[in-house]
Amino acid sequence: MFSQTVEYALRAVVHLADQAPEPRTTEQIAKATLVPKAYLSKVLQGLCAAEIVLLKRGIGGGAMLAKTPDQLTILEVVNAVEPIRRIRTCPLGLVAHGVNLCPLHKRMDDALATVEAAFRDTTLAEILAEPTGSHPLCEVIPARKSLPTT
Amino acid sequence: MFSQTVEYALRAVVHLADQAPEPRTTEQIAKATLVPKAYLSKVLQGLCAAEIVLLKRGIGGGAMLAKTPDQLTILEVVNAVEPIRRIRTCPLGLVAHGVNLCPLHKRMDDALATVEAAFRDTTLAEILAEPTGSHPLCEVIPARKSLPTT
DNA sequence: CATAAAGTGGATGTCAAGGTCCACTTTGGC
DNA sequence: GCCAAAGTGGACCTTGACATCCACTTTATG
Repeated sequence: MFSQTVEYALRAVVHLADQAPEPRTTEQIAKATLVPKAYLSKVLQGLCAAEIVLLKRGIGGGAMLAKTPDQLTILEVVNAVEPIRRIRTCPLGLVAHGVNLCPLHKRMDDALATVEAAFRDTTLAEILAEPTGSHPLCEVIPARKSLPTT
Repeated sequence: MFSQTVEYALRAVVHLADQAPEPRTTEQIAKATLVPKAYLSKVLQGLCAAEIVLLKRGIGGGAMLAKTPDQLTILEVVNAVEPIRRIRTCPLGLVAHGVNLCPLHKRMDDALATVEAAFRDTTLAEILAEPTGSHPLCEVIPARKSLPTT
């Protein structure tokens, strides 16, 4: 339902939000999010083009969020990578009703709309703040205080 | 978001429901739903394997629904073709929390759950009954009464 | 029982998504 | 100004989704 690339992009962005405003190198993000480094690099380029993240070259460079976590929604990230394609006109191409979707496609689009809305309502900050037992990326929660930075 | 195959399967099933309980040949369905005939044939085989439709060979054969339209939900059709994959365990494969999803994946799964629920709540009969201006498959609504069975 | 109308199964083709590599460029620090 | 740490761009590979084709099987009917 959600592409692998979307999953990767979200992981990366969540990680960046978690570390904000410090920049993180592609390698660091890759390690933390378990995303293949070379591919992550491409994903980050996409996010950079969409002005979700900033990329800086050279020593001390890396990626960082272009906004603060409370100003960035998951929807923006998803749409930057692989936009949610709402059904706006009849997929059969029948011009008959213009924008009037038939009941089938209306329902499919409603489903998309719901997802879109849920994503638009969720900021990165909210994800970080979640009072859940699990830390954002399913990283093991620091068991006793601190543990070696594996 | 929804694969092309899911779209095709739904169109076919809606068409069959619309014509129920008469069988329709692959060719007839293909014409009505604008799905490539050869591919539709494969899709129908999948639906047949999932016992959504019955396929009958030979003269007078074709496809027909295995249930009545009010007993068949879109979810069943979708799941037969390309199951909605809920996120049940951490996509990073970190066993740390077992079934406890982190906030990010929890939200993604919530979105999937919403879609799943919406689809489970919609029967084919409901789609046909919809008091919308548009006929199920965006076919032009019979303008005056009856029109030639193209 | 021959025939034509159907679906079946499998080989094949095409393309985009996901993923990898590497030579190159940029940049901060000594 | 050199070097090492970073990202960049492009070539390339693999796989699965979508799609087509065709020889074959099943079956209703005259």
